[in-house]
Amino acid sequence: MKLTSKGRYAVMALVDLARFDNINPVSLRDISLRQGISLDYLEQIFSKLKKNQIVQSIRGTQGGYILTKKPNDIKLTNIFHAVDETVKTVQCKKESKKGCNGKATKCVTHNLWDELETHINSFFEKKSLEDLLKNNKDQRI
Amino acid sequence: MKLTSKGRYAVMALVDLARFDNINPVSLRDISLRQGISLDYLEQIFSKLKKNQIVQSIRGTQGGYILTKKPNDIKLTNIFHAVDETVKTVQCKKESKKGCNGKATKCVTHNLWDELETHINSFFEKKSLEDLLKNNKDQRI
DNA sequence: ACTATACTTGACCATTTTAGTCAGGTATGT
DNA sequence: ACATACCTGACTAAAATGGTCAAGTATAGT
Repeated sequence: MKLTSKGRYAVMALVDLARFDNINPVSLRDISLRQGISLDYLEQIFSKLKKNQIVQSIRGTQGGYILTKKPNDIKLTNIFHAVDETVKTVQCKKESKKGCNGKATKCVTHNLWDELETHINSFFEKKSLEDLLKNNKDQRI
Repeated sequence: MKLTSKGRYAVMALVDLARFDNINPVSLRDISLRQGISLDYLEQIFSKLKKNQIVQSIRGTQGGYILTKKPNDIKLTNIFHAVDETVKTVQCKKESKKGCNGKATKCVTHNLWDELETHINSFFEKKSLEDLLKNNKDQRI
């Protein structure tokens, strides 16, 4: 199962972006400085966010990134999915197509991880960038 | 975040154990053969399960392991906890005690992982070995 | 046209974790 | 005594993580 700092950085960066993109696009350099995340690493992350139509890029001086949707329409599940933070667990060996570990039948945990994935996604589908913004409105980021 | 095959193996092995410990203790060798899990690896896993009072060991010929509780009283959260499959996510850098990444205030994701952990645990606290046994009663393991 | 800014891409790498293996032990029933 | 089976710790190949580094391309402002 993967849920690491790449996903955390993506969320932090997008919240930062959502707070500052009122007028102008926000550069990764600014986000890097404010959030304390390596610029080179941010570029990797935003490349994926762009491919998944979560952000849009504007090149050149005064360029940067802007959100493609309203913060309320960007759920955390979209963000995690974009940066490959899949809540996908270690699968059974798929040597035979119907069984696990070379057995004829499914193992007892075969469906368990699927249920878990559904359960976790239901958590992240409810949470949007907007929610995180509200929670931190009084705080300085 | 960690949730890997160690936890999956532990669950598979314990379900196997629960099915066969009616009269005699079950040897790891049998579990290893039935479930297709390395014996050496199983020994590591059961060492932890024993430390956490989930199983009891009986040495010598005809020895093996038995459950310390009824399958219905062994929740998956207990099992995962025993084998260090903590649903613990990547923490913020704790350089300063109150802030994240050296900032003065908490980052926006600071409480998010805690909420997630609670959410996942609620899933595993409901599931017991008994539940898994029922779901697979008709199947051959 | 030049230049600084900022996005874009791909290769590379040190460290840590994972998923085991290996080599010895110790206890006990027959 | 001896086979079985638990017990323990050291070791390791491969993968994932969390980045860095280098070399671009596009654009706004002067």
